[in-house]
Amino acid sequence: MTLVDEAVSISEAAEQTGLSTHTLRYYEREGLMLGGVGRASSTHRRYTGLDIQWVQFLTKLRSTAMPIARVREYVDFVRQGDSSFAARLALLEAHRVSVVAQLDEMTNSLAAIDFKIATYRKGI
Amino acid sequence: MTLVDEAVSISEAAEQTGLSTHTLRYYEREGLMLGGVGRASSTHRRYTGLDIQWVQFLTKLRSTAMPIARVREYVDFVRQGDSSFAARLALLEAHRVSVVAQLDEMTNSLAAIDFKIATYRKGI
DNA sequence: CTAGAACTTAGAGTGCACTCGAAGTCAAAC
DNA sequence: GTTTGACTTCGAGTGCACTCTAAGTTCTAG
Repeated sequence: MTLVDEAVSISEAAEQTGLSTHTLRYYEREGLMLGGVGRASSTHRRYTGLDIQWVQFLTKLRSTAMPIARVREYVDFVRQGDSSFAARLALLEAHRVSVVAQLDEMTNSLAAIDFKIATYRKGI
Repeated sequence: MTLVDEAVSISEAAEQTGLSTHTLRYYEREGLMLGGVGRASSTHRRYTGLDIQWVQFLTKLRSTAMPIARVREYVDFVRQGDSSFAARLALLEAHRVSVVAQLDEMTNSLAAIDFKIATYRKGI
């Protein structure tokens, strides 16, 4: 069993990433896959371990509210090769700032919700 | 200057809450205001301090991804009066669980982003 | 009293990220 | 070799939360 053989079908990729097959195809259509997903002796998609890893990282970007368009920018940088290291770093660092701000806002909101919960607990 | 006089126009309410006047009207239309916003000697809205406070809490619920429909449920409970304390508490506690999960996921994603940033920093 | 800004409503439009449907193709099991 | 279920593409549809438009009304400053 070679590494190539380990590439999996779209349904298995869906299972491994927690996304639907619809979403995986949508991401590919939107140009979010790094190198283009391979096809097995046919038209059917085969996701390699690297593809899966990328989708998992992409999911982390999405779960921190990076818009699809920004992800695509990042992907475009990756495709440009090593010359885009600085650009990729800058993009991720800018996003990091936004994530920290979101964490801050959410923590702040959680405190307000907890305060309200506490008042209800006292009131019962 | 009485408390009633301190009720403010929609544009001032927008400024104080960080929402647009459009959004404030939309929230009212969707039944998200606790008691119905008062009108000043006319058709024009007047937001009281309590209205503003509620909008600020509502904004915290929204910023933690509570859907509009869930906020409306909460509002309906408030309108039902004291008998709904337990229901409100349950709703907020359930939401709290989701907020903590979101914080957890986001923290997790931040770590992955930081790891990637670190690899870029090393690579330059 | 009047001009202009701010307000009103109802309904339509927008943007994002999926999500689904239809019609056809392919592959693994028997 | 045929059946059955997974796969393909492309385009349309959905859901959510705003966001805007249009046409008309009201407040406020001068």
